[in-house]
Amino acid sequence: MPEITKSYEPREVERKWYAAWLASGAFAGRPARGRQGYSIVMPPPNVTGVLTMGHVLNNTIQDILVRRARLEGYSTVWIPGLDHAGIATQTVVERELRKQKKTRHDLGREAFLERVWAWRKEKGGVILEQLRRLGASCDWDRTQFTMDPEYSSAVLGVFADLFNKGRIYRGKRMVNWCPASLTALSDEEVIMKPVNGTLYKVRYEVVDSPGQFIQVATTRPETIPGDVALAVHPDDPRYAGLVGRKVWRPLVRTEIPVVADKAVDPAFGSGALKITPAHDKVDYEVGLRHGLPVVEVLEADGTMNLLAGPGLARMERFAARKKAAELLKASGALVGEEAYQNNVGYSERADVPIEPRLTWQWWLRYPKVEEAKAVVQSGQIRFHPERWAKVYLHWLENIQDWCISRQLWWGHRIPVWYRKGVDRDSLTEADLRDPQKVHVSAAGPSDPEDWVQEDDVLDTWASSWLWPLTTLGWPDAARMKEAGFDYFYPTSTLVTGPDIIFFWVARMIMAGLELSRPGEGVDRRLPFRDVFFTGIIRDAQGRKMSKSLGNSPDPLDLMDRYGADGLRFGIVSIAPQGQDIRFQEDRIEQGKNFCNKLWNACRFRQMSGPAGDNGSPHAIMSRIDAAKFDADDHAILDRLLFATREVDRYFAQFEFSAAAQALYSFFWNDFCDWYVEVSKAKLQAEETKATCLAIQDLVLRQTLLLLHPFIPFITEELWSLLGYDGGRASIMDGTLDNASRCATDLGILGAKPDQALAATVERMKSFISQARALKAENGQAGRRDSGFVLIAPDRDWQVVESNMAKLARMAGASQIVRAEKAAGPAVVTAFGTLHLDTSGTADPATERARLAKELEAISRHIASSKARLANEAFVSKAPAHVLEGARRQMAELSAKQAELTRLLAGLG
RNA sequence: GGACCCUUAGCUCAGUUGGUUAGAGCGUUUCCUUGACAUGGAAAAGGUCGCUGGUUCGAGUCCAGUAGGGUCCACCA
Repeated sequence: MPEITKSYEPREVERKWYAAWLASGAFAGRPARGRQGYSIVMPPPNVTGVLTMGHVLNNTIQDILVRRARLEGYSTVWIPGLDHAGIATQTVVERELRKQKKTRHDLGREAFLERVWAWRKEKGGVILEQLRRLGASCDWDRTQFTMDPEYSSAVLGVFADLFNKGRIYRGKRMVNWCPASLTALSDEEVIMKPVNGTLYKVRYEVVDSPGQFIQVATTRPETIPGDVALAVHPDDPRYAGLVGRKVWRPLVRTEIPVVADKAVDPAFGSGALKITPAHDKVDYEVGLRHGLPVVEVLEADGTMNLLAGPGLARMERFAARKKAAELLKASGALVGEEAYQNNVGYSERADVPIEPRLTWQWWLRYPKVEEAKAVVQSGQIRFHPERWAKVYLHWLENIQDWCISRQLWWGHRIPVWYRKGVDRDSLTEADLRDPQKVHVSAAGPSDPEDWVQEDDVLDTWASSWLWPLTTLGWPDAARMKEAGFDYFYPTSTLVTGPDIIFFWVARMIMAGLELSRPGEGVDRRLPFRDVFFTGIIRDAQGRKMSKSLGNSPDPLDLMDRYGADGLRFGIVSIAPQGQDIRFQEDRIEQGKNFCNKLWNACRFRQMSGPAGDNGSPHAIMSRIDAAKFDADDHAILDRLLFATREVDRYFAQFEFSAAAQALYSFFWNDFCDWYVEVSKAKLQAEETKATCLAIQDLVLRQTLLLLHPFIPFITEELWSLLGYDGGRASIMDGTLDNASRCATDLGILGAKPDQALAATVERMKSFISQARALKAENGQAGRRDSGFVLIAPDRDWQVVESNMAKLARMAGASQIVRAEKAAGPAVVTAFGTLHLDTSGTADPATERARLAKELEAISRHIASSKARLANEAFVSKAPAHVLEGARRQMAELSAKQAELTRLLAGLG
């Protein structure tokens, strides 16, 4: 067996094992008869993406779930992939083109798409390579891309299916238009931002009553040339006589009517509203109700057109706003302006204000909305933390049809063909469903020369909503069989961020319910059973991490410096369920330090004695002689079972950081700080050595299994170095038993931890702690040969005596002797009064102060204890165990108080 | 306007159905290179749990209110 080095060097270990895992096919997900399946689909990162801390957290958690399930005996699969990310990717390639002073139109659709594919091949998807570095145990052979031929065919097939079901239609409506990307966006892709602007007060002169004006307020004076009316509330007495009359539009001067509409809030401003149906959603609806014309004054790219009048035409919209204000001022129509903050919708991707714009688009009436609500309400799909269910349900309650078409080239081109010569914009709903005029299918028409295909592509989310289905081969029967659809669907757990509940989670649920297994029970059609929402990672100041702020650390750099395991352990341990995470690099360092601690504890084991048969837990147990157990042996096994049970529970509750911390504290405090230290004395004695080593092996073996999901590389390396593989290749072939199974196994061996004996270890720990403190206060902290005198009753002395070697070593004492009385600095311990031999060097004043301080604390505690016990209500109402505990504590405190008083008196 | 979250040690955070003296990591102070580990060990200082009231024998924990910070949804020009 190779010797374990002094410090852990992750780099080579990580590289070696990841290659070995890939070579052995350890991550391959295969249906296995007689075993339960466990499946996760990775939220596909954008093909343009690079690894961020968010990805690290998200994918580490998925890996933890999959690796744990694997150790628990499930047949697991974790399916990775990439999202083609329509706008994001197209933007990247267009930016490259712009450097060559070209636009996509210079290339044409086909050449441009070739260009995008070339980019994808050359630079896309680096993130998947980066995830390998992190240790992600994905089944890479199953990697999917949303533009793969099979995937595309599924997407188009679903479009045709939903079209045939009447759920998809084409309609001219107000949409969120992005003047930078030149496409429609869904409501979810619009971010409302408060913007400091100006509220302009403009007066419109009444045509038949010169000198009389109606004043309106607007933030967008450049749209005045598109005004087709003014509107007032029908019950507003101020304007009662004006409804039906005409006013002069102050820019591109013409007569427009005054209409009455309940959409107007009479309490806001002057109570009159300008109506610009082409450029405002509410105005459009008012226009429809009153049969008003639509006058577009803005082009798709956000510039003014000729209808805006000679003063504004061809200007960019924000410049036009200023110009319009100047023109109004010059004509006297502008009667005031004030600073004003209002909320403006911004394009999520391009970060420019969107324009409401009337265009033809494809829409989806969401399927299975009610069922999607029901499965979450009933708990058939469980959200963790649960509160996100409320957000989800609220969105579904108010759901609007989904605009699924995008005026882009990169994406799934909508599988609709119009018969040549047919004017698509004059098609009625009935025409749309007439196969003579419109063809809809994934394969396309058999006589393509007679048809013209729709130009638009689908919203990216209209492909990724099929992810859990299509990654498992759906809808192709042969591919489903190969991918194990029957076995792995529904998938087990989805791990994602709450920011895409609407974009992705809700839509996947609806898609799964509608498409997966029509006619079967709900629980067969769900895409997943649990959804775990991670927090958002913020910087130390609490800001979101973003490229533009440059406040996001590079995960690859962190892995270089702390190891992938250190990064994984660190990030998980600071990510409590449901809260945003404030990133602090020292926590990653802590992860690295923990790995080093684990490494060195195993090194100590290796140096302490030859390896016995470590091939299986039973082999290790057969080396244990339970008859030779002392309290520490009982205690460490008891703590091991406790930690195992805690981790079991935390996993059931999706509390990964709590699980990591439980393991951290068990391993560092219970095992390293105590058991390893007491082992040093036990290993000196031949009769206890073999059992002690076997217990170490048992604990380390189980600890490695428990930790493997969090820190896979180092646990694999140590598993191999210490020979726990029993001739098998990998820790992944090991079995992680749950706590009750472990307890049973120990019981069979006659090594069931004795709780009472384990409890004496707690007393020994505090005894040692007090002894060390006593030394530190008397300037002996560094000494290994202090002398102690203990005044103890027989029962307690027996405990000390039978653990003497360990206790003396731990206390740094040459000896602890028993006496009837003693002098010198002292402390009242659970085993009696312990005096430190200072050979008269101690300062009585310091000693007196210390004892007095302790006595005061004890007395305060006694007072509150006493008050409680004197309270009749407490005595009669508190449960028995609480009462019992309080009384026992009172007795202990009183004894200690008496002893402290005695010691103080002895000092004079 | 509606919904949700947070406020506990200098910092970042745990604290599970209410129950003995509220914890961790980092930071700080003092000490220690003893044969697993200085990426380490030992000891110590440090908190009226945002505030006010209520329920209870008992509240960091439950309820009501309030202040501050944050997120999402909907938006009136």
